[in-house]
Parts: sequence; C-alpha cells; structure tokens
Amino acid sequence: MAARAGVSRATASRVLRGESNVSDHAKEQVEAAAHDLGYVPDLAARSLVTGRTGSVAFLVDETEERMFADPFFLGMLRSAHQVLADNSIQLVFTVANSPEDHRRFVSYAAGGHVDGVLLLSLHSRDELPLQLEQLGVPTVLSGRPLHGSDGLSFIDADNVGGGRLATEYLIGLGRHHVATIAGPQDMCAGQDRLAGYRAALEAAGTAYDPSLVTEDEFTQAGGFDAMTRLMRARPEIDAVFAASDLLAIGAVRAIRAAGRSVPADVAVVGFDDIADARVQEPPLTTIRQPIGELGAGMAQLLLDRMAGAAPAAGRVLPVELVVRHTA
Amino acid sequence: MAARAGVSRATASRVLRGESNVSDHAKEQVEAAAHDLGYVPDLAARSLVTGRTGSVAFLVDETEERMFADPFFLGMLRSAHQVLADNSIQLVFTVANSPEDHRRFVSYAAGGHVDGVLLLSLHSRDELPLQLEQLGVPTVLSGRPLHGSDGLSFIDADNVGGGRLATEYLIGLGRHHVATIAGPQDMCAGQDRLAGYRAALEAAGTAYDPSLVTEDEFTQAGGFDAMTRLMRARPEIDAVFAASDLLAIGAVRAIRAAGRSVPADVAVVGFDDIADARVQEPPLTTIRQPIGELGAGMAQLLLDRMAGAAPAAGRVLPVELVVRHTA
DNA sequence: AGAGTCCGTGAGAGCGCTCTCACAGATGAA
DNA sequence: TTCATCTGTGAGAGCGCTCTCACGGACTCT
Repeated sequence: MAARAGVSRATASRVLRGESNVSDHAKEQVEAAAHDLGYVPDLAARSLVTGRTGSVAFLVDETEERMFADPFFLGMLRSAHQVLADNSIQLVFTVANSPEDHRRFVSYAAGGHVDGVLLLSLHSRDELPLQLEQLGVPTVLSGRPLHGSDGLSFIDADNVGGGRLATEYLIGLGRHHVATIAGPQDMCAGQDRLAGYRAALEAAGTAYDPSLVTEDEFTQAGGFDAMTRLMRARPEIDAVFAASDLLAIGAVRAIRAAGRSVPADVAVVGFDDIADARVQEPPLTTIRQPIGELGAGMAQLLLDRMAGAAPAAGRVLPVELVVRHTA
Repeated sequence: MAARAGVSRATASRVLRGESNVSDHAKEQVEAAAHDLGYVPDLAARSLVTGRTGSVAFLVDETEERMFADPFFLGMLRSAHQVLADNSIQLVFTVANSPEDHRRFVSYAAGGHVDGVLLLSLHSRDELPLQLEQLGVPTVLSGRPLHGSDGLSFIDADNVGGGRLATEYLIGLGRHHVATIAGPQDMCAGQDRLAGYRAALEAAGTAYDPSLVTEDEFTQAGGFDAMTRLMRARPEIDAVFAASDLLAIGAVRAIRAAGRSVPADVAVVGFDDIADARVQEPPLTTIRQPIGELGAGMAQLLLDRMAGAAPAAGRVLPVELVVRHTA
C-alpha cells in the first residue's frame, strides 16, 4: 500500500490519520492508492499501539427482560448512542446482572476492548465502578452512587425534588391520605423519590406513616400488587405517589379492579413520563425526567473523561410536573 | 507476568487460553501470578495475531426514532444479544440509514473490528451485504434479500404465508370487501405480505382490486392515514389486513374516528404480534411471527458462519394466526 | 540397549500499525 | 556566505500477544 503510493509507511499512516504536515502530492498519491486497493487500516493493530479502541460499553445491570421492558433504559440507550455516533465512537451493548457477569465484564474492559463504560441501574453498594476506575477505565454512572460519590462521575435526575413535587401536588389537591409506592430501596432512584415524599409530608406538617408506604420493583405487576396491599391495609387512601410510571399504571389498574375510580376516589401521580404515560387511559399525571438529556449528558460526560477531564462530580438535571388526568 | 510465574510467555499464553497440554504445576503457577498481578490479556494484541475480535455488529438500517419505536427491532436485539452473550461474543450496536453511514460502516467492519454482521431492515437492492461478504465479513440478514438470495445468509418469517392466512381468515368470516394496508414495497416484508394477500384473493376467486390496496410506512401514524384514505375511496370496505401491528393499531383508531366499529363494521388483522397487540383495546387479531426465534436464529446462523460454515441459504420460520377481538 | 513416540516447554518470529528520531533540502536571518 | 530554523519524509523500534518449530526428557516397544 505504501509501496503502491510510492511513499514510506510512515507517510501513508500520516495521511490516513489526517495529519496536516504532509505535502499535497503525497497525500493524493496515498489516497489514490488506498482507494484502488480498497485498503482499510487494521483497527486491532492501531489499538495495540495507540491504546484506544474507539468504542465504549453500555452496561445495564438488569435482566434482559427488565432492560427491554423499561422505556427508561431504551431511551438512555437511544440518546447515548446518538451522541457517541456523532463522535465516531461505537457502542458495545452489554447486560450483566450477576456477580459472575460483573467479573467477566471487568476482565473484558480491563483487556482494553473499550475506552470507557456507561453504567446503568447500579444496585446497592456495588464495587463495579470503583474497580473499573482503578483499572483506568473511565466510567460514568446513571444515578447517584449510594456510597457517597467517591470521585465517580454520574448523571441523575432530581429524584428527591420530583418526589417532593408529586407529593406536594397531591396534598395541594386537598387529599388527606397520601400513600406512596416506593421503588427498590437498594437503588438511588428508589431511595431518593421516597425521601422526596417524606420531605413533602414534613413540610406540610403531616407525620410520616409507614403503613402508607410500600415497596415493589419498577414494573407494572409490582404496581398492581403494591396498590392492592395498600388499599387493603388502609382503605381510606385517596392519593398515591408511584415512584415510576410503570408502577403508576399498575396502580391505576388495581384501583379500578377494586371498583374505585381515578382520580375521583384515588389520585395517582407517576414518575418518568414515558411515552405510554401520555396514551394511557386515563393519561397519567407524572413527573417528567429528561431521559434524552440524561442519556446524552451521560455520554458527553464520558467523552470528556476520555479526553482527559478529571472525574467530575455528578450532574443533576431538573424534573417537572406534568398534569394530565389521574391527579 | 510470565517471569513472575517462572515460565515462558508461551506457556503463560497457553494457560490463559485454556489449552490442555500444560502441566498442572505450570498451570497453577500462572494462574496464581495472574491473580496476584491482576493481569488481564490485552485484547487488541490478541486480535492482531488471531484476526478475530470476539464481537459482532448489530446494524439497523433505520433512523434511531424508527428503531426504538418498533418492538420488532427491540425483540430482535434482545434475542440476538442473548445468544451472542451465551457464546461470549460482544454485540456492537449500530444504526446506519444513509449511504454515508453505510460507507463508514463498511470501513469499520473491513478494519476488522467485528467478526461478523447482523443486518436488519435492509431496503431495496442495497449493496451493503454483498460488499461485506466480499471483504470477508460474514453477514446474516433479517429478511430475504430482494435481489435473489445471491448466496447470502438470511432468516425470515413466512411473510407470504402470513399475508395469505390473514386474508383467508377475513374472507372466511364472510367479508366481501377485504382491503389491505401494505408496508413499504422496497422491503421484502412489505412485498411478501402483499403477495400473500393477492394469493388468498386469487385462491378465493376474487379479482385483485388496486383501489383496495394502499401503502404506508410501518408506523401507527402510517396506519391511521392509510385507513383514512381507504375508507374515503371505498366506503364499503368491511375488512382490512394491515401488514404490521403498528399499522393495524393506527387503522383501528382511524376506523373509530370515522364513527364505525371494530370488528362489527370493519374487521382488522395485523401482523407481528407485538406485546402491545395483546393489551390493545380491543385486543388485536394478528399473525404472530416468532421474534425471539428469529433473533436467536439469526445470531446462531452468524455464529455458524463465523465457525466456518458456508453461506447457507436462508431459513424461513412459520407464522400463526392469533384470533383476538378485532376480527 | 537402542530406536521410536509422546509430552511439556522455550525461543523467536511476526501480526500491522504508530511514533520517535534523524536527516536532507529549502528558507530566512545575520 | 554561514549558521539557524523549518518542513516533509524515511528508517526502525516496539506495542503485547500467538503460534510454529525444535528440543530435552520420560516412556514404550522390540
């Protein structure tokens, strides 16, 4: 290839990498030769010497089932992919939900096959992000890490603010028995949204009542079950803040299945504003979190890290109340 | 690392790759040393010599918007990913919907960063799969390629059979004006489902009537518009076969918006059996294609190709009619 | 005992790039 | 003219592995 162009391999390499200090003549020769030969540089060889691969991993710590059932993850995947593609970075899609999977992933990343990691839905005090950073693999989390931020980069929505907003709105409606269906408490989003609920109650001078609180996983079935439990325990409930739209949709079904109406008997506010929330019957009142910006911001944060930026603290994006018909 | 274990690099390499002709002693030494040092082999260096990378591309020839709005693609992504993960192969997720994107992708694949390609939603007579095969990159298509199968591997559902099944069912219901909303005719699925519709009509001795046929893209909005056109042109229509569930859902809305009822006035049959079809109001009668098997089969076909199998002809999986409430 | 076989191991050549360094020739300053 | 500077280029080392080949030692077979 270099021979065909009549230049050295060094010069050919310079042209192919777009360096500027090459004569126009040499440049043309190389480009013509590359075109004739259908020559494409070998990425593995390049990686070996540069130490970079041009790809990052998108790692979801959930089952495939959950990942694909949740519009939140899909939205993050979509927007992160877009930002990465604009920067000519490939996205390697990975799901890892067992300690064994995590170990394998660490080896993979440490082996140098990705330049960085986008980590979603981290549970509890998982060591994964710290391990990755120690191995020199820049990592950005979606959701504030539970064990203090430890110098990790993350992006998150204002979950506490959102939980508070939703609850205050329900109280403002004149409801007196405001319950909540909390998400898993081993996740930051679950904890924070519940904290927001408590904060709103306290601000309103209402005592926190554990029997108005139940916890379930972020699924429709979880919402149905949780609401059923809640109504059985405290029939006088007249409002509920569900910590995700999927939970809220399940809750609405449970309320109706119990012969009561939404929002007349029980008002419901969800969280996320997934696409389904709008077309739901009735359309869901919810807290909108900017999923597109979250994904894009996450990717951008990683890109900055890969370009050498220090592990910045996290970014927290604002949420807003979207009033539709369930509250 | 080899020094630490007191063996040669060759032996260390043998252990790390899991070769069997190594003494137990040497094996233990190497494993202990690797563990102590947190040593992980560099994948780029390995790729350079083996010529393989352990990853394949999942390429969708659609806009991001379309890709993420369509449960079919998501289902394929999910099941393909699962099979690949089981074989320790990473999936590189890519969207490419312009000639420019295609060119870039060819360079990427030719550069040797993936061992194979899963190609979805190919339009018209695109050269992409042939180019890839010529460059020595095994490629498997979802959907029969339009220009004869050219020695390409593909997997597909029985679209002709499904279109025929749907249409025969509508005719069997006693409907006399069976229309169809066809998908894009530059795609194999669009063409084949329409061909099935024609075949059923002919088998029943009914003449094919172009004014009962309209074409639109595989989206809900497309279905709404198409059905509106159809009813305006031929108000006597009493049944419609929509070439996808998204189209069918849009069609049902259009029919109701026109003040007519489903299925009493107009019966509707869709195609795909996406998750939404079941929870739709009313639940959709549709042709189920086995999305999970399609994605898994596609991945398996590619794995076989990568293991050296010849570009087998395609596999066509059967579909079935699922009767619910719209027909 | 000698020849043949097998098994585990090490030496060493590359894989295809990038990147540093040195150098020739052109240019500019003194 | 002489020396310093700059610009484009080539030579060559080396990235961290795998894989072939050759070899010593233990074993079996006649």
